[in-house]
Amino acid sequence: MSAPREAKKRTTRRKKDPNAPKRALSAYMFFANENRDIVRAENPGVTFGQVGRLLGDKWKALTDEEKQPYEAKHAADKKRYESEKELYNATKA
DNA sequence: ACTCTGATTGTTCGC
DNA sequence: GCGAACAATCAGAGT
Repeated sequence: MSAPREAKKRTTRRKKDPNAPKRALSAYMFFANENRDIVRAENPGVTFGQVGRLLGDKWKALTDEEKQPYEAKHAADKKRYESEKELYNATKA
């Protein structure tokens, strides 16, 4: 536990920081980017309800090796975020 | 010092 | 256009 996102109305949050250093995308984001093509291609007709859940299920189905390409993407994106962070504390200060 | 929560990221789909 | 499940995540804030 640590993040009980049960009824946490999380949707299009808002920025509270001065320059809002938006975080980096998650591995899931990259994964979804490629999966949306595959999953939907393999499951023609499945709506967000199905694909969405199926996607997450498959996501974990992958192993660290599978996630590697996605994690790598996230790592690259994270660096991008670092730039924001830098400018953030640089501007905010 | 340690912990936690909040904020954020992108997809799909329908209305 | 937005909201909502799906998952990750990271950093700052609070205790």
